[in-house]
Amino acid sequence: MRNRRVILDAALNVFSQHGYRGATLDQIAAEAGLSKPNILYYFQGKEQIHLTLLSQLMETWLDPLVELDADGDPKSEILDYVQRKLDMARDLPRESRLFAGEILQGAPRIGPRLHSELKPLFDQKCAVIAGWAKAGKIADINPQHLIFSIWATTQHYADFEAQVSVLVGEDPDAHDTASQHLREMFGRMLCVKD
Amino acid sequence: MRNRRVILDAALNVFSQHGYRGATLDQIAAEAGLSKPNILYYFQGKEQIHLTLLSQLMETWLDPLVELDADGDPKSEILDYVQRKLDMARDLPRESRLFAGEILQGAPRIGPRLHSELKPLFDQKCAVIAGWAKAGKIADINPQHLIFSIWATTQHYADFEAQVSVLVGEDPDAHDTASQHLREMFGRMLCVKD
DNA sequence: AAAAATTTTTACCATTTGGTAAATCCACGA
DNA sequence: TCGTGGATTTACCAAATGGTAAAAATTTTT
Repeated sequence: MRNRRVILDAALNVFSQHGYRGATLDQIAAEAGLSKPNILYYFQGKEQIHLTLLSQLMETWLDPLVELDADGDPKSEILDYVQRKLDMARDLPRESRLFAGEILQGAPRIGPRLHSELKPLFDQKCAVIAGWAKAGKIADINPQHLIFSIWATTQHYADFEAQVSVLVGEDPDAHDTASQHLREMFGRMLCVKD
Repeated sequence: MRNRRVILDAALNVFSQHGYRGATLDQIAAEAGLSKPNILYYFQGKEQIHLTLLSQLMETWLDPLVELDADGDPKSEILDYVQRKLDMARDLPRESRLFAGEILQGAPRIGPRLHSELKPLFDQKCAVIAGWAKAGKIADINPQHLIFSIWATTQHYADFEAQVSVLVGEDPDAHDTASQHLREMFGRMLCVKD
């Protein structure tokens, strides 16, 4: 069904902008160009739409981290991961904000999936990074907090866009500037000293 | 009036947890132990309560950056700023989330104050940092994005606490670990090479 | 103690919102 | 052409929600 996708796209607009409770079915319906009951023909209810979006998002969201390859060159693997996350913040800002809003409110709907999907992947990749550190291929940093820092800095550009745009204006190559900055920062972070 | 503070504290709980639209006056009233009309005796409406919170928060929020001293030692000034922001995320997580929620939704209510209060301060401190960089006292980094990175990484621990706690568990000295990590990261970032 | 001012409660109200029932429309095969 | 099944709309509804009017209670002032 094509209308399902239309509805999900409209819902993504509305949910990412107003949050779960702030979004109304009427808004979503208007955005989708459909009537409210027609939307409820395709989805059981508001919560199911939201949950569907979050579920689909989960895969996309984890993908860049999945690609982090234990057998690749440590430093460029991490820097490439940073780049992928930053690109994603640029290309999928609505998704980023939807996710941020959910976590901000205590992950009431996606909490279980953080345990079942995110955590195992996170632990696995932390182990990979810890291995690199132990082998002396990168600096001896805390893998968990390194990943947090990558998430925080990259998603910041999508989630806090309203603030960023006030402070730096509408720079056409803001993305490249940010990319360069993060490359520099995490590059230095990973360099083995001495 | 003492009740004003009670109401604002209750509202901070509710708004930070559910967002503006997700919060109801009934919830705030229950949390404050007052009746709904009684709350509307002290505040003109829901929006005014929210706006009052954001206004008061603005000062607190900008304070750590105000303290960044152009005449101090560059590196320790910045590292101390990171520490102050991180401490604030620990001590005032509700405020951090309230602010994050507002920005996430496009700063519909605090937007003007970002221009009038945050931007001038931001520009001023960017100039200070740029001066340090030009004088060779710290590495030649982009001040704007440095500050963004500091905000993002420190506030991450408050705003995404639901995710962090899933991934690292309930570590009693998680704060110190995070502090150490950020010190390391930004310390390396600022080191003048060669 | 009486009057005045402030605070709190009771009883509402209009609107919004998520959701439903049932009628209607529309393609398409028999 | 008629029927059939999916898609869409019309007309609702009950609950929740932000807010108000006015009375009652309480405190303060005279």
